[in-house]
Amino acid sequence: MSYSVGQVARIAGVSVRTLHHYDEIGLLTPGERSAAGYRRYTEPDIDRLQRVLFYRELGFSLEEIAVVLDDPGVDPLTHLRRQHELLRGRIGRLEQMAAAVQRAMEATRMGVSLTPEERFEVFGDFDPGKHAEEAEERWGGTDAYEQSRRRTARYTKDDWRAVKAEAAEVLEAFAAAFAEGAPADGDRAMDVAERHRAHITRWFYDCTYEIHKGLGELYVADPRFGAGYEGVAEGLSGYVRDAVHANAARHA
Amino acid sequence: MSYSVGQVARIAGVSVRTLHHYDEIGLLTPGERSAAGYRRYTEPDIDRLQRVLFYRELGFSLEEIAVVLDDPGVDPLTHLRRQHELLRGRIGRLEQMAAAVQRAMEATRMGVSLTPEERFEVFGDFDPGKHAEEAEERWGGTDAYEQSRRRTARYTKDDWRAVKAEAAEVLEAFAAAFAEGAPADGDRAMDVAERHRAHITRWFYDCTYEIHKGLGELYVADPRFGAGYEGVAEGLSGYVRDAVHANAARHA
DNA sequence: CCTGCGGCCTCACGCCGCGTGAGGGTCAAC
DNA sequence: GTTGACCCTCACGCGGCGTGAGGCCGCAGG
Repeated sequence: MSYSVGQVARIAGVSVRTLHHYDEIGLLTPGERSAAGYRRYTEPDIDRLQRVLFYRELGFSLEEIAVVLDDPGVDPLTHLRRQHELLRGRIGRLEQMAAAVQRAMEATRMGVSLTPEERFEVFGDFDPGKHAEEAEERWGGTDAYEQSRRRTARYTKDDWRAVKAEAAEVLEAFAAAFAEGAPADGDRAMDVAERHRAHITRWFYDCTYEIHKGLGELYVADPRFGAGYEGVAEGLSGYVRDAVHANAARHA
Repeated sequence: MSYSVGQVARIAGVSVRTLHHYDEIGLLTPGERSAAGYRRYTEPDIDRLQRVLFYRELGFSLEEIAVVLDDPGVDPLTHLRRQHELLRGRIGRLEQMAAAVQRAMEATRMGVSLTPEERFEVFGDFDPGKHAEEAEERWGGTDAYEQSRRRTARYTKDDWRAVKAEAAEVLEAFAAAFAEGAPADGDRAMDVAERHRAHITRWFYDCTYEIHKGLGELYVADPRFGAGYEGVAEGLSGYVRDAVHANAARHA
């Protein structure tokens, strides 16, 4: 009623070497050895192996596995429950990813290009769609601020330099389009507006078209915000607002 | 509009070293370098990185990833579709595992102990519950035979030795119980019958209680099958059949 | 202008989880 | 007693990075 390495390997679908390795590091030591020194695995060993492989499949390191398996107070049912939870977690994560991929497919089909951040949201923030939905549902004011604060807190000086450089690029592009008489609701101005939105989304918070329009209003209404534009050319803030609105309408 | 390693690392949630590594092996070479030799990642690079991480997450080796990404005829949408399929596959697998864990929980709660094979079925045969359901639904005759043939085809000589040794143990246990007058519907005989069933399940096919009862009948009806028992003791095959039936009733 | 500091660079060694021999013993079958 | 399938113990190697060491770039502040 005990099994040789080869048999266990075949049953469990692993290599003999793997079993040797687990023996070496003390993760799974066969209960017995034959007179000739052959490893003999007993039922409890098989049981343990199953658990080892399970946790391994879910990405645990062998050391971590040793810890959870040797943790006393190990009621088998507890293990099963834990495994079930872990699986549900992983499934949830993958479903998120699938949803994100689907959104990406739709976006591609519509010809919308994503910002880097949006692309990597596939991998989730552990705090999945829930937060995103909330942020969409609510009027995003304070939430955007919160998000911006969280993100920028971790920026380095180099990041800030990049932010400024990018912002300057956008500003210049607006100024150029304005100076050359490109219409605010033309493709050129709208493209710059889109770059502007991407810039904000990239570095600060998810800037929806709604929020973007709000910002546009702010530039003409509040001199503290509009100064950057008015300082470059008179009437530029109004031009930007119009371009932003046109761009939002284009993507609606 | 290009990013430094550190920025990309932070955006994508990987280490700088990882990006260096991908550059080293040619998996992701930044589109540009600054005058000072600094890596500068462009938008397409970011795009590629996203895909790299995606496939990595799903367990592909970096070399495999290079192959799928450099495969020409690479329409982005095709990638997304492929990713979606892969995700659905993984989700399916995990759901199977979750289901198996749940069954294991029920089994444990009922006090039934599983055979090694049953335990490792968590990891699936790629051909999930479908086959198992069919096998249950149909009258298992030919199906059991098919399963047995598939399994035994891969047995080694050592396995066969183990099979014989185990069968001999069971036979001896039956003979001993019989000789010592243990009743065929008593715990002792029924336990041996259960071991017999486990033996078959372990090495040949899923032996349900129904099938097991059928086998019991076979032992008394067909001398080719009963000979093994009758050769040890006259009337043993009948004893075995009764024990098997009693054991089946016990588990019903 | 120089100094500091954060970020970048290139080696280069190390760790984990095994794969893959090499060299040799064991044991049932013929 | 020979064959062949299986087992053993070293021991080296590989993939995918982590983790310094030692040094260059470049902006800010004094």
